[in-house]
Amino acid sequence: MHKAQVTIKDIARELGISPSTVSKALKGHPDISSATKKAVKELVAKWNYKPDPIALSLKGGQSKTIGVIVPEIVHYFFSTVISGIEDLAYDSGYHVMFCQSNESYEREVKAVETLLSSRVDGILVSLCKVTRNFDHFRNITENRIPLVFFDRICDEIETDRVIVDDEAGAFEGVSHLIKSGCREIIHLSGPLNLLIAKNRMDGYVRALKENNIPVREENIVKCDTAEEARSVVPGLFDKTRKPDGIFAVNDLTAAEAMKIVKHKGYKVPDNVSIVGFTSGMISDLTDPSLTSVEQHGYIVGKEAVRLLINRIEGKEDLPCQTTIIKTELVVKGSTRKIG
Amino acid sequence: MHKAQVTIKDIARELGISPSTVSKALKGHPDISSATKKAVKELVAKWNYKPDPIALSLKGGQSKTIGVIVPEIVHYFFSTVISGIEDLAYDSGYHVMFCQSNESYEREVKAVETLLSSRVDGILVSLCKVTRNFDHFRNITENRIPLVFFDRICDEIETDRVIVDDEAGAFEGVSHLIKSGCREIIHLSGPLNLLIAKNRMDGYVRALKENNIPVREENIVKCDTAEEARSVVPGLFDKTRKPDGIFAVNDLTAAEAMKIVKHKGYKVPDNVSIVGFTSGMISDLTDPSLTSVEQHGYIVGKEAVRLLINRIEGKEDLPCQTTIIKTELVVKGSTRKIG
DNA sequence: TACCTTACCGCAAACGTTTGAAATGTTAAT
DNA sequence: ATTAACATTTCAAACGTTTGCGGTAAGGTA
Repeated sequence: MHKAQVTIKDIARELGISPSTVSKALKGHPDISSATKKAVKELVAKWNYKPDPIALSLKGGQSKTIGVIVPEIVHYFFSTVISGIEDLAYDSGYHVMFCQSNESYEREVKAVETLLSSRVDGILVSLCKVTRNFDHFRNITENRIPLVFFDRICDEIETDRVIVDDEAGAFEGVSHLIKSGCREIIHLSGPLNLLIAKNRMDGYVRALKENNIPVREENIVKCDTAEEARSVVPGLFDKTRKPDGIFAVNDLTAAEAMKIVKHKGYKVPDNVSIVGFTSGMISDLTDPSLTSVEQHGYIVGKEAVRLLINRIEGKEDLPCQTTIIKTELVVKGSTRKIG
Repeated sequence: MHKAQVTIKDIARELGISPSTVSKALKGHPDISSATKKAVKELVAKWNYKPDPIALSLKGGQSKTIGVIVPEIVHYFFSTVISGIEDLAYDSGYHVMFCQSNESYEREVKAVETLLSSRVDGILVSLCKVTRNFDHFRNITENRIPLVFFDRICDEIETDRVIVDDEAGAFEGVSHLIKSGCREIIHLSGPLNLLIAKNRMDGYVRALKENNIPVREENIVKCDTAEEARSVVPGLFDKTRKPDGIFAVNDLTAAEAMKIVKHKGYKVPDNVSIVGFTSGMISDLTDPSLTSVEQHGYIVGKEAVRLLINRIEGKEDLPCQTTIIKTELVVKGSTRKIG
């Protein structure tokens, strides 16, 4: 093997035929005699010829690559989504190119540029927390590149979307707290410019209302990281009204809150019950293990890819659609048994 | 914008010049008059022309893409490595294509095929646990594609490598346990066909020996997942000889072991001290937080990319080199204070 | 006038592949 | 013998870009 890659020309030269004959033979074109086809296929197998995807792309105008922008790969939810994306994309003959925005608006913009200049056939995005201007995404749609948002979606741009049923999931989680006896439930919330954060809060509020529990402003606290929990949670237990339940916008925050609560001397779940959101690896690490709302990230990823590829290969212009993935409450040790 | 992408031809047609002139103008070729250069650059800016990377690749024979194969993205260590890979790769003008082997040999082989047929310029690999045949990697080097192993390396193939100083890290972790008073230390080990597992065990053994503590066969147990911990760890405390320390091959196993130990009624760190390996997010979630050996995954990723790109762009054929990243013991709450 | 510079620009080939059209060769029907 | 019909193969253009070389016009020199 002195040469990097075998090309169709090498095959042609060896067989004393033209490159186009080789190409057609490989495609089973009816013009080509079966003798020639056989000879070509044998040599192709022997020399392990593989068509150059770059030349294919140049010709076909498609890169067979999809771009993905996620906030941070280290988060369990996003890594499961990525697994789903990967699996279906590769099975469908597409490659995947990842970019992390690292929760930074500038990096998100740069990621869009990178992906666009890579000529990806479509883009999958989950917004970063601080994004409030969406021009970089309009840039994508103006270039007629299909775009699908998942989880942290943008409702200012008309695209396909895949979301988790955050409102229902939150409702179910908080309802479970209520059924188990909690009456003073704290909600550790995300930034409300993110729809997922708003929807989870809405589910929290609805669960309280449907159970005739007053919704108190001071029980809804912006707190969606472990660091924030360390500065915010201790204060919540210094008032006269003692919380007996916590519903956190994600597992990491819930886990940190649990540690703080325990160190304050409360028993989990007996004095304070806790429900998180995501139900990943983290929920088994806490002690007790964390009751949490499973988001089915793998399915989210697969569905997002399915929509995107449909759009990429779609002949007709369907109206944009939004797929809602059902959540599932996974009850573990951080909430009391319901008698 | 009726057209998907502006090409150099569009620019040329609009300006009434030839495509080659446009190309040269953009490259600052001395043949081109400054007036033409100016006109071209203005229109390029106005129309937001970006050269097509696919055409560039066809011409230049390079895809400016590197492939990465990791066992599982969900593991904190690997996601930090990927962050490092991404950051440096993009800064160096390379794209990144990920494949997960999911700890499956077949998927690892398939990932290599995928990457090779994508004509990546180089490949970064961390082996999956069960791989014992390395022919698919030989395939890479035979095609003259640079290959760099990181963390879970393969010593049967001559390549650049980036490893963590597992032996020294383990030595330091176990020494810390000993200094804090532990004498009966369990090692929860990985599969010994992985060098990292063997090296960590070697560090454990050396620490015991240098402190004149007998090394007992029965104290070294294959156990590197949470599931395995649940079936293995309880048995370790049913003997007459009670362990007072645990050194686990990774944080996940350490965290699960901690839960089990606590539920058996032991205090951590007072009765049993625990040291993990990786020191990621997990180490802050356990209660108490987990003393662990930091692996600096981000640096591992950057270094691996640096070596790979050097090799891709390298004029001369340097001998293969192995970079060793120093570990760092991060002392938290699962071990007793020393002194 | 004849020749040479200089400055600028376009042509064409190349990268690997596909594909409709054209060319070649063969056979059979007129 | 001419031609139609067919089978098989090759040609050439195209995708977007780069680049060595050739070309042209303007001006300068002898």
